[in-house]
Amino acid sequence: MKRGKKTEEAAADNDDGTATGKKAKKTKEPEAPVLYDDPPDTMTSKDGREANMKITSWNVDGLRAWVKKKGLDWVREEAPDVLCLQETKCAEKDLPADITSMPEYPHKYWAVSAEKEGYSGVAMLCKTEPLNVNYGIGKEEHDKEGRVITAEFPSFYLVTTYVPNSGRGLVRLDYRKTWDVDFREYLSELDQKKPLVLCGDLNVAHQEIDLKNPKGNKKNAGFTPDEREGFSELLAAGFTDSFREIYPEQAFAYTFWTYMMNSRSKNVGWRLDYFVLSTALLPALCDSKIRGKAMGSDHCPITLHIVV
Amino acid sequence: MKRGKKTEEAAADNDDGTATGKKAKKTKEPEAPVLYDDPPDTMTSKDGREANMKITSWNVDGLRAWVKKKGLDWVREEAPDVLCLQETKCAEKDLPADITSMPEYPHKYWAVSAEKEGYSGVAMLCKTEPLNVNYGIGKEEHDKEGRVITAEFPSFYLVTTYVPNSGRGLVRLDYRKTWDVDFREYLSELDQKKPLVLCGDLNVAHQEIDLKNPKGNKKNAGFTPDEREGFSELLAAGFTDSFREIYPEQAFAYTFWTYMMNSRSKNVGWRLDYFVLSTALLPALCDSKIRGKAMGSDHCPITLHIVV
DNA sequence: CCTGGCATG
DNA sequence: CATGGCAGG
Repeated sequence: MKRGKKTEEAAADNDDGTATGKKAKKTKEPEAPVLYDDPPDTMTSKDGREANMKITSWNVDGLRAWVKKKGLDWVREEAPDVLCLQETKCAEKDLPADITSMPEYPHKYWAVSAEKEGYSGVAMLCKTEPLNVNYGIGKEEHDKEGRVITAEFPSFYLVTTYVPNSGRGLVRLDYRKTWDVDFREYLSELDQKKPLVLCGDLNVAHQEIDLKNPKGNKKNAGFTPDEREGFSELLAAGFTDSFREIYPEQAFAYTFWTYMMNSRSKNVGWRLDYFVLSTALLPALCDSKIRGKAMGSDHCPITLHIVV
Repeated sequence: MKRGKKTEEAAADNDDGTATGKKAKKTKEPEAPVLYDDPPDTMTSKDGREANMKITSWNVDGLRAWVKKKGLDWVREEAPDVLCLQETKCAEKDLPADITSMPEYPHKYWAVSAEKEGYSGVAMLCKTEPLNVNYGIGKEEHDKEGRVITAEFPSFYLVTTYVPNSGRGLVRLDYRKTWDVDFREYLSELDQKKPLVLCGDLNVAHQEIDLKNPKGNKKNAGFTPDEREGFSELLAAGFTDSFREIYPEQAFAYTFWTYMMNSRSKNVGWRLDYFVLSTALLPALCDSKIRGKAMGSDHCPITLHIVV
């Protein structure tokens, strides 16, 4: 046997890797899963100002299926000022009327993959019209897959992204590394003009605390040293992981669970979705939430409260 | 406009072609659909012998989906001695345990497409073991798609087939014509040894009475002059369409309805599934039934009662 | 284990 | 408008 089948699956599916362990016991005890309960929203900043902007980000894993699964009902409950979606996998002409006609969000922006139909794609829906909106990061090689929308608001930029997955067997890790460099550069330049909020599926769990099974996943997409360092370098460039800022020790807080092996019910997950803030916006931060109960995708939504 | 869109759809989907008519009215009146109610089974032959063999044939359009839709429950009710299935679209290793473990049919035979996975495929399940079983018709070019199983019983051969569809735009009509010739030759040779029963999806509606909209479908797969003549020539070679033999004037009796446009609820269908008998077996024929209420596929099952 | 696309019917 | 296979995750 060249390679254990379980290992293949772990590599393939961002599995927890438990069964891969060399000294795995015959009888695996079904430990009670440690769940995470997001605490109530804090609506004021440290310096006592009231939050006046609510942003939600959700990797919907196929917008059409997500709409069918009543994702928009949850959105209407949550009622964010801006809704950012990733992995829409939908050409503009195929968008369900349920979402294109949503009166709560008169300003809607769609980025789609130019080459592959039904692949990647991000969206931004706004209650108020941004001053400017643009697509991509200004580099040909990165702007063909509908991965970035940037909206300019009076006091900040909002960037939403779906970062390229490094793939099974890390087939696309090299590309990912160039993306990480170029994307960081894009953000740094933007940040020099106005502070920014970056949100979306960054396709990396930063530290061991950010996924259930760090040990088994060091060679898997989303937890390789390269990807983790990429994120560290982003933070070093003057940005902050808002959730970790507020909850520095909170374990078991994930935003993604593979559909396989009942991972979600066992809370075998990854924190892949983030609100990353320019340092200048830290005083404006009120709360960074994980809406772990919202169903409709293999990711859950996250919500940010800020003062703008 | 080169070609009306409706025409494309009719060509594509074996539609009724009504909307294609040049003098189609603006307001299409929703005529009450003429349904067909299969009369009670006749269990004796003309010469007064009791039926002692029951054969059911069903194009299941994907065996796995059909099993999920409880097709086997219907089979257990019907309880034929032999069950013939077409379009199984399933490799032997992927067969659901529900069917492979069925104790009622200890003798099971599977023919699958050698090239394309999940394409074509026929099966035969028998309560009693045939004397011999073989696959294909003995011609390389026709035997790669899992389309024929022949079982030898003491007094007759049972052949089940899934005849090649001529395809949208009749892209495969030429191939179909060579198939028709070679398959007829195969059956004629078999017939010289022992009489035979041929059953399955012959992918042709023989006469205008055999489909709802003959006018609109003369250029569509399943009702071209070539395919119809192919069937006529088969009958001329010494075989009989058992259903038409017993019910010579019965219209609206179909075995297939496209999933599109609610065809089944409107009984806009085609008779594509047949029991064709060697002339020598005509005295043994008791009844040839269409089980139009059985759901689980875009075809319904048909059942033959004979004396063997 | 899910998505969306595709070929096929 | 269904099926199954496929790439992608």
